[in-house]
Amino acid sequence: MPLCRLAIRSLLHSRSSLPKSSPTAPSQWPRAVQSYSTALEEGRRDESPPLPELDLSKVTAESSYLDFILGPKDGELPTTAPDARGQAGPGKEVKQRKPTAHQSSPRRQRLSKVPVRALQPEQPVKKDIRLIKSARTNGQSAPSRWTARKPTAREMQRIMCRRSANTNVYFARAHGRYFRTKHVTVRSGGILSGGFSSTWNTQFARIQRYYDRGQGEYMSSRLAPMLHGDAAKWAREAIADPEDGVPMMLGRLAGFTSHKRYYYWSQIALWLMYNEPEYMIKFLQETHTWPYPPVSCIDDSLRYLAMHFSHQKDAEQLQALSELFPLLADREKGGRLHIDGSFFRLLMPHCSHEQINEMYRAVKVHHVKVDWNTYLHFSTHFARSGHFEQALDALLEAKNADAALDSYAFRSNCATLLRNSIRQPAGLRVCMRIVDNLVKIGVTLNNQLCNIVMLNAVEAGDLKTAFSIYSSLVEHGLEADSYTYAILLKGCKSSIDDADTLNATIRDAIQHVNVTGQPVVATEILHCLAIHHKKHNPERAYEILVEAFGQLFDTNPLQQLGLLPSRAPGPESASQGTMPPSQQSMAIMMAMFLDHDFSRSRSAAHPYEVHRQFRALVDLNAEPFTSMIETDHISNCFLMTFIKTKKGLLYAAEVIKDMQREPPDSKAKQCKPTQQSWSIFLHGFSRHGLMKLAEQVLNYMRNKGIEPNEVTWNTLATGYASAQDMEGLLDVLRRMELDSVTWDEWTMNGLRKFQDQDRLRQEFERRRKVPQLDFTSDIKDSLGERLNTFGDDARRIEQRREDAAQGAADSPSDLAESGAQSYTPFN
DNA sequence: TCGGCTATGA
Repeated sequence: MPLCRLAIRSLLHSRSSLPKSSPTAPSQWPRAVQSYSTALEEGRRDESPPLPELDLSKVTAESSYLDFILGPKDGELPTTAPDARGQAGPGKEVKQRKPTAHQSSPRRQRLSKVPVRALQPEQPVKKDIRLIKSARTNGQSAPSRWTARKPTAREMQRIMCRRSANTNVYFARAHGRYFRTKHVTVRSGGILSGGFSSTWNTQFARIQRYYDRGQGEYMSSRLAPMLHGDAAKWAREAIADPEDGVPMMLGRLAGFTSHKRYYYWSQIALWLMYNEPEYMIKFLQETHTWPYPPVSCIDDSLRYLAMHFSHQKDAEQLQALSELFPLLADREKGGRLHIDGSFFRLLMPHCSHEQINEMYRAVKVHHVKVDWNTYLHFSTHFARSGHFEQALDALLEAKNADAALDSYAFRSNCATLLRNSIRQPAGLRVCMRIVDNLVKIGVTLNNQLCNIVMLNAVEAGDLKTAFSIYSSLVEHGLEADSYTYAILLKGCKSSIDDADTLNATIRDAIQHVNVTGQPVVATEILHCLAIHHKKHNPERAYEILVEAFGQLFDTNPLQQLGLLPSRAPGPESASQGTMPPSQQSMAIMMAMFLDHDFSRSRSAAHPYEVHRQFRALVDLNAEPFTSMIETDHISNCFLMTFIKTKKGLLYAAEVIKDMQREPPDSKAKQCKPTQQSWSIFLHGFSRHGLMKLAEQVLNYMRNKGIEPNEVTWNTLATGYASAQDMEGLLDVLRRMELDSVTWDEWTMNGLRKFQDQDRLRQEFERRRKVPQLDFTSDIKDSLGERLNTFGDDARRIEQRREDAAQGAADSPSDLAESGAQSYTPFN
């Protein structure tokens, strides 16, 4: 009984009882979405006025991002920068702040003296950054550094902060405007204040604004920081003098007391970031001495520089930044850096593995505060670059940093790690070891992770393992999904003779997933049937395939192409598939049809007619045909069919021609002939002994920027060998050597086609006596000499190429031989 | 984070 009948029968009986694949249930949503919706509900319960609605339509190029976020009614927010005149003399601020920090007066009094001030003297002092009281109040005097924590939702309402859409950034109201701050600072001891941070934050927000991506758009402008005149002057002076600039600046800074020094440090830093970011790296490096600049300023600066340089696509500076980071992270007792994930995410693509590794080491050694997501970024990098020990290490760090093991991000990382492990030598064993480690950490293997391990096993050719994972997956109550079956079916292809396994797998797939709604699984079934029956049942293979196809997919496209036998549909056609066929399944059917022996059946369309029809449908923008031209698959199928006969070479040339021109009004982009396409085309000429034309094809493909590969070369060599053209054969072998293509099994078999093996051997002997022919000698030494030795040959090759090229233009005799009158395959 | 179609031969 034909294999597909069995399978398809069971499909018919079980279809109604198939479990419907349920749409994504809310419980399966990523955690972030869940917490977001929880937050929304909390927000609703809150009595406080609702946040302004976000209306994308109101965003225009002119309107400021902040105004948009906050709504115009939220305050008389000027769209222009506040008057620089109004900016308070920052020096005064420091003076005012000082007593506040050290007073132990009651809280109320302290609050009133918070040194964030109105800028215009005529305006009443606003309560600019309202202070949050930390939950933890102890009586200790204020320590000298700031700590930060996120405010609660309620606190956020109170201080009128707004959280930006996608970053841990708050908007604090100050100076009558909203400004971006990295965090609302909560000082240890329960004292809260803007103080130093306020100045920094406000000014930093002005330069940072441009890179603040909310709603996926960059803000239209950034604002110059408003700085103390001296600071800007010094910075300018320092830059103007590359030799003594930095020592001069350092000397000036050193002359101040610590408060003032930090103040000027921050002013210079802001100026540099705005005007000379490249210089800022140097500045950070040079000022990294005890007592260190404030941690939060370093955090901000690093983040700003990373964003700036990545926006400028300045890889060099990004690398410099990555080398600066380990230095800055080492602060002894100067507080730990707190870096968010975006810093590393922006840097990593431009850094070498060593640089990334150094950053990772710095994070670990100097206890830089990072989110567990950051560890996952590192882990992903290590996994992709094949450093599995480190990848696992980073994964472990993430876990220690309280990563949720069942979160999407964590699992995704495990998946990357597992999937990439197969690219290692002995990949499957590496993969299994990683599985062991993950389980030890406490990760539970879910469906997806099992699928990946199965896929790895399949790719390693270990079907036994793949199937045993499958059965234990079922035993453990996990549900095999469409991926699982697609992977298993892919495995079946490597032992396609095993009809029992194939049959059982198809049956299982039909039973457990709705194959009529899963194009990939359906395509895999189709492909398995195609390979199996082509081998074991060649006469009826196409017929069987048509039947299977009809039960899975909509057969209209097949009819449009003229691929269906004209006989009336049988009684079984009651169970027609309705899925629009995928390009892959169409390609399978078309390849199968084209592979069919047509000499017997008169009713079937000629491959050339199918091709014509196909192109016509493409021109009509009919799917799935149109999107099929975006890859070379189907064109290559046609090519392979056409080159079988000498006459078909004309058709093949037509295919190549079609591939090189863009069809009119097509929605899809035509794929140009690839290395593979050209190789097939070349094979067409070489197999029919038309070596001159084959050489032409080689010329043409190279002119189009496609270089031959070992398949192309072997094809050419086999062609010359079959044509008993020793001269040509040796010539190809020499060109292969120049191209550093090594001989393989195909080359050897090709050479056997040359009948006069003795002569060939003699020729090899003769050439072997030339010492430079020795392949094993040091390439560096021999290459130049080899080129000299083959100078004559190289010249002959050139001559031959020219001949071939000329042949294209003015020797139609070869072309006439293939039946062409006006032979212009190339554009 | 996981899955589908194409090339050289006896």
